[in-house]
Amino acid sequence: MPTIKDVAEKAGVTVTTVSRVLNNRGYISEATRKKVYQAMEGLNYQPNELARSLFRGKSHLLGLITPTVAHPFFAELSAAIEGYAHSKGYKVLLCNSQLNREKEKEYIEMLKRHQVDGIIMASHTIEVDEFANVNLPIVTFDRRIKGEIPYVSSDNYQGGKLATNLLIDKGCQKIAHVCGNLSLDLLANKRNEAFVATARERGVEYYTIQTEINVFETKQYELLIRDLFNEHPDLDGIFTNSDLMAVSAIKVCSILKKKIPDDVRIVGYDDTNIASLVLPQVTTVRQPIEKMGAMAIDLLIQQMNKEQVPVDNILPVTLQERETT
Amino acid sequence: MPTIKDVAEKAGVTVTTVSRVLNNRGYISEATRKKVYQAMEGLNYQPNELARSLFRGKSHLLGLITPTVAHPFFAELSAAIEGYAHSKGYKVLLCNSQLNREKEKEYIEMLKRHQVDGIIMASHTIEVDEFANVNLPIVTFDRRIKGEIPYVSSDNYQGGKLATNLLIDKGCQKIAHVCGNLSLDLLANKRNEAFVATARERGVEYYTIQTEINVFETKQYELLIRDLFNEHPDLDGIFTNSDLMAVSAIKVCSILKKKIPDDVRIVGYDDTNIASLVLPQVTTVRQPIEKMGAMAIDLLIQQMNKEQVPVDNILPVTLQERETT
DNA sequence: TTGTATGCGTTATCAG
DNA sequence: CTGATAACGCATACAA
Repeated sequence: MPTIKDVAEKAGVTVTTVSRVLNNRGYISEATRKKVYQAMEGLNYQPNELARSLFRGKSHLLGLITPTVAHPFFAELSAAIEGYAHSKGYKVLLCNSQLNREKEKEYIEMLKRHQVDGIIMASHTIEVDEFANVNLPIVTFDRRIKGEIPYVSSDNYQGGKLATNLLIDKGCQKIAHVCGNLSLDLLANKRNEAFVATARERGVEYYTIQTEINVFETKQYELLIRDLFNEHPDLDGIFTNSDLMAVSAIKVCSILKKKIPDDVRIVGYDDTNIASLVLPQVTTVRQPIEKMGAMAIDLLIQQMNKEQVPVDNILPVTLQERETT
Repeated sequence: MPTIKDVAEKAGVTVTTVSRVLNNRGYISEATRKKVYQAMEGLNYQPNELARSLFRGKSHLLGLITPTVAHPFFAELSAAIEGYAHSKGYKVLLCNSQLNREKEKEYIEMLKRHQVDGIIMASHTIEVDEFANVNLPIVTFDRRIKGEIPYVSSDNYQGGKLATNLLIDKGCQKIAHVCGNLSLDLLANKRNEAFVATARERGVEYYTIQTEINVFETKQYELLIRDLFNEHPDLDGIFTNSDLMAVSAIKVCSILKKKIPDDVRIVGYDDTNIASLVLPQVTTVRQPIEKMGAMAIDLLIQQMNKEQVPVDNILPVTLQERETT
C-alpha cells in the first residue's frame, strides 16, 4: 500500500503538499496540483482512513447492534440504516447480539475501542445504567432509557389500538395478543397496553401471550400459538408482534382447519416484505422502517455536532389491511 | 476518552509499562501490574483500536458486500458471517451494493481506505478485471473469477439436478426454471445448466425464465411468473432460484386457482427460514449457509496468514422435501 | 505557494 | 524489571 510519502516522493514535493491537494486546503499552484494527482494515480494511492481517523478523532464509523439481522424486521432496518448512513459518509459495523446481555455489553465495548462516532442500539437486554459509561452519541430503537438518550420508535400505542380496533370492528369476540417478553421494558409493550385498554373498553374477551426472552425461533412461535388455541379453541382474533409471528399464526390456523379470516382474523406488525408476499396476505401495522433508520442516523449526527436533540422520536404507524382480516 | 498516557500518569509509570501489561509482554512486577490495572479501572480505560491498527498494520475489520441484506438469503448469510467473524476476533463492515456496479467499486475502494483485512464479495456486477487492483485477501461468493481468487459456493449443478429430477420424478411434464440473469456469470447459472441437461435427458419439455438484472423485488417475481403461466397454462413444475421466488410462485398459483402440488409442483432454493414458515411449506434445495459463511472467513484468515488456499470451495447441497412437491 | 516540525494513541526496539 | 524514543500515516500550525 503506497502512503502519502510515496506520492510526495514521486511528485517531487513534500507530504504537506500532497495532504493539501488531498484535502483541498490552502493555496496550491495548478502545476504541482497536477503533478500530485498524477503521482496518486500512478501509484493508485488511497489515503489511509485509520491514520486520518486517528488524527481527526473521528472515524466515520457507526455501530449497529441488533438481535439478529436474520430477522426480517432487523434485516430491512439494517439495509435502511446502512443505505442512509452511506449517503451521509458513514460506514456501519454490524453486531448481532442474539438478545444476549453479555454480548450487548461486549459489543458496546468493542465499538468504543474502535472509536465509532455513534451507536445505534436496537437490542435491549441490558439494564439502563449500563449506558451511563457509554460516553458517545447513541440512539436507541424502541426503548426509552431513563435519562436523555434519544430513541426512535413508531407509535406503538397507536399501532396496538389500530390493530385491536380492527379486530373488534370485524366482529372478533375473543382475541389474543402474542407479544414479546413484557419484562424487557421495550416501548413495544405499549402495543399490549393499547390492546388491553381497547379490548376492555369495548368489552371483548382478551388474552396476552408472551414469548420467552431471547426467542426468535419461528418454531417456538408455532408452539406458542398452538397452545393458545388448545386453551381457547374459540379464539377468533390474533394480534401478533411481528409479521413473522403472524405467518406462524396463519400456519397453525391452517393446520387446525380454521379459516382465515372467517374463523380467525390476524393482524401482524412491521409490514416487512413477507407480509405482502405470503397468502393470505397479512393485514399488518406498518412501521416506517426507512424513515426510522434515517432518523436514527440523523439523531446521531446531530449529537456529534453537539446539537440539542429531542429524546422522543415517534413516527406514525399505518394500518395495512389485507387478507387476514 | 482516557489514553494510555492518562493511565501511565495515574499509575505513576510510563506508557511503555502500561502497554506491557496491556499486552502481557515482557516481565512486569506484580506490584506495578496491579497499580496499572487499578488505574485502568479507575479511568475506565479502553485501548484505541485505531491507533493499534495503524501501528500493527492490521485492523481486524472485514468488509462484506452483498446486494442487500434485506433479502433473506443475504440476511441469514450476513448473520452467519458476522457471528463466525466475531468468534475469530473480526468485525464486519456492512455494504449493500443493490447490485449496482458503481456502488460495488465504490465500496471496495472505501474498504481499502479503511484498511480492512479482507473482503467478502457476495455481489457481482463488476467485471473480472476490476479485482486486479484489489491487493487484499478476498473471497467471492458464488462466482469464479478468472485468476486465483478463492470462492465459496454450494454445489449449484447438483442443486439444479436434484430439483429438476424431483420435479420429473413426481410426474411433471412441462417445467420451468425461474432464475436470475444468466449474463451475470454467476455459478448459480449452473443450476440452469443442470436443469436444461436433466430435462433434456429425461425428455421433458422445459423453459428458462430470467429476471432482469438488479431485481430483488417480489412484485417483479410475481409478474414474471404470471406471464409464464399466460404463455404456458399447462406448466406443471417450477424450479425457482430462491425461496422468495418460490413463495411468489405459490401466490400466483393460488390466484390462478392452481393446486399445489397437484396441478403445479414447486421447488425453491436456499432453505431460508421462510421456506418452512409458509404454507404450503416449500420444498427447496438447502444451501449450508452457516458453513458457507464460516468457510469464507476461514479462507480470508488463511490468506492473511499467507497460506495457500484452494480456489474452489464447493459445499454440498441437500434436497428438503416439503409440501410443494 | 511550499516546507518543517509536531502530535493523534499505540507498540516495539533498545538501553538502563 | 522499567523507561526513553521512534514509527505507523496523516493533517495542522507555523515558518519561510
